[in-house]
Amino acid sequence: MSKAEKTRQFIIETTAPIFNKKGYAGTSLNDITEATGLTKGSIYGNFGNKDEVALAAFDYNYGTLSSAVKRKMEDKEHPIDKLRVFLDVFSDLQHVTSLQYGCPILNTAIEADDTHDALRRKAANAIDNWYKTIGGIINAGQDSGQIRLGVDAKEFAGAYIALIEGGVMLAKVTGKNDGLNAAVKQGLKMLKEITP
Amino acid sequence: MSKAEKTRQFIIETTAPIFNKKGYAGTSLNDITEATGLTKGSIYGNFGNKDEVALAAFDYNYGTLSSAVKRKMEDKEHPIDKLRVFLDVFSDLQHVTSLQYGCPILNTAIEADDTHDALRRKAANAIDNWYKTIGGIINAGQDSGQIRLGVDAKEFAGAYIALIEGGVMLAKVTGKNDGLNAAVKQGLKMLKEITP
DNA sequence: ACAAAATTATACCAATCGGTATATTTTTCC
DNA sequence: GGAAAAATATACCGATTGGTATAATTTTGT
Repeated sequence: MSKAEKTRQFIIETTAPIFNKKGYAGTSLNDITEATGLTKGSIYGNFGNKDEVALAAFDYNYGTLSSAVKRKMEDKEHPIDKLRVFLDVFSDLQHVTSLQYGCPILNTAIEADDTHDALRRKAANAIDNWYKTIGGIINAGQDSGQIRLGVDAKEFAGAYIALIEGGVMLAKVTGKNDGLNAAVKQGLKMLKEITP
Repeated sequence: MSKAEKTRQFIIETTAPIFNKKGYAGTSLNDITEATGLTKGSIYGNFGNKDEVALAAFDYNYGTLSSAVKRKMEDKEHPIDKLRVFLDVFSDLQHVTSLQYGCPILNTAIEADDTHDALRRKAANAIDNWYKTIGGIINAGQDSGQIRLGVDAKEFAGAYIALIEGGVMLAKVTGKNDGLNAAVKQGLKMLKEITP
């Protein structure tokens, strides 16, 4: 990795939590130079503009989150256990670094949906991947007889994701975990209902 | 209503959708003067600062939404039907004016949770009212024997709200209603489960 | 080690930010 | 109708915004 690539990576890693906390519009170039200790010249030597930094920061935040999920899933054999990993990770908000300032998918989706199409598409893509992961697990589980055949994977995924992200919102805005816990409990119930 | 009060109300009503669309940080004084056709002097004659406009705009957005819910609820007799109103209103996102740019509670919660405490508190308060409304309906339903006694009102409310708000996020970021519909369908299932 | 290339820092740009003092106009109330 | 009060417009403020041209420095490959 060249020096420039290291610097680029350093900028992404140090600004990623800032973008997740303050949002795209709320994060200034000054926030970026201050956090990195670099100057504007250096930032713009590695990125074309603020958008590029924000886009890369989202990719980093999302990447960190999805690898945390993936890692925890590797241990699991049973598809229900794999699906439960999402509940485990998100119910532990405060202790997952990439969820420190809320879920980057949720935060980006809400800020960008009507204002920043490039960011919106990235968030939509993350959601799409989430759908596919859940869909894959359910289909495999149905083949192995570990998940009921009547289950509509896409429908399950939509409700499951909505429940989790809504729960994150409740936890962040109230500062308490009651709402998120209730959502997680309902998620567990959903898992029970798809077992044969 | 004096002229000034009318102007104040006019400013709130015309900027409310802008704040809901662009967020607090994303809405500038110029956006406000441009939309209203008024000058800065006039804006600052009616509000102390940008914060006050944003706070009033949130109140207006939330007020509009909650009275739409309230109005649709008045027709209903059965507590389950009352609870279903939330699903009805939110599944009709595109045709509810106050949900045109997403749910103001969700949008404000996500933007403000780590950055703007006054706005965050307003969103948290809206959530609290939502909890109370659901709780009231459930308790009354339990008294009249129309809702199962075993149901934990707070727990139900948390999951129900999370499901709905998560569904809104899915609809807004993907531009399609599949995810929201799946969430609504799961909400209907939740309603069935609390009937005796 | 050294020249070429790439990276980083300095210094600047116009535009916009939120906000204000003051002048002008419009309401309000007698 | 006319004076007092209130609301609105004009013109400005310093600070900050994202961005850039250029100079100084550091990496890189030979």
